[in-house]
Amino acid sequence: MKKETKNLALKRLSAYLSEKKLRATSQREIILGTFIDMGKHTTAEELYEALKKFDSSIGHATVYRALRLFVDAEIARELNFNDGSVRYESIVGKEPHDHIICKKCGAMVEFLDESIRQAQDEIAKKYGYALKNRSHILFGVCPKCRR
Amino acid sequence: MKKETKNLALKRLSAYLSEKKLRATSQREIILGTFIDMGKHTTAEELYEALKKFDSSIGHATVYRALRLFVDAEIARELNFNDGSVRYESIVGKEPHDHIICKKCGAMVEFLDESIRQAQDEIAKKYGYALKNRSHILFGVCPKCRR
DNA sequence: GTCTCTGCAAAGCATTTGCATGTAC
DNA sequence: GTACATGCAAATGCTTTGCAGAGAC
Repeated sequence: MKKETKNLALKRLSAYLSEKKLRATSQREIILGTFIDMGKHTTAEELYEALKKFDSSIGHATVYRALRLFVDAEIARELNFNDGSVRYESIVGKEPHDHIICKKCGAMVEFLDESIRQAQDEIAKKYGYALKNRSHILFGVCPKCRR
Repeated sequence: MKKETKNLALKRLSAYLSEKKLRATSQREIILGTFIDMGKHTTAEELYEALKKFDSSIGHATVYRALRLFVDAEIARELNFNDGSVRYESIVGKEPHDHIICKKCGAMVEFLDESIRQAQDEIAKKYGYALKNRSHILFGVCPKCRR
């Protein structure tokens, strides 16, 4: 299942690369594979560290450039949890969703609320905007930390 | 009306300062007054530049520290439009609201949707979180830029 | 007088950029 | 062979911090 996600992501990458006449490099494949393996909400720095473990030759800049590429290719999306660095999450084979995060311990829940999505669509329509991304993050204190 | 907002903000600041046994300094007053005057979605850097115009002695760090103070005092809130720096907005005498922003030109509309607020409350309740902040920003292409 | 606040400059991060070299096509 | 991609190191931009002196209470 993780394997399938990875294949799907790689397929999407190569489709995007050939569509845009960009080059398929081993780095891009390796970075994408590692990114998918890591699970979610990854920092460029965290991904760079993970990559170093089995291919120490991949540079800092390449990781940053690859992540931007993945966003353009609609393989990943940016998340900003206001913790100092941008995080990336794979959107391959995933339901759209939002996040609620504990301000104390960082515990996070993903949720999907259809009524919110619809309201967002209506708002965009009302103001004549073509909706591209939705950044919706709730901050609170989780049950454990409330005790 | 702007005057009243400013007075309200200053009052809230001094209440917070005495509650927390912190000191009322002229810098804090000046920074708050200028912040309110500037209107909304201000960067620390922008505020610093504005301040330099009539009091060149206020330092960088003081502006950053003051803005954090205003957030703690519930005079301002942080906004992250993913444009590289944190923005601050006064919440004194204002309805709660969210933003929809044009990815091309930056045009921005504020909106308030009660159904979204309620859905957020329900989600927080469902997962047992005590809701503290809501970060909800939509990105799209505005009517002008779509033409 | 004490303790906090300020201004300055330096430090700290995350991210981007310039450039020479490498490599996909 | 010709772009485009990469790695490196330097640069950039935002924000924080350490510290000595200034100011509030």
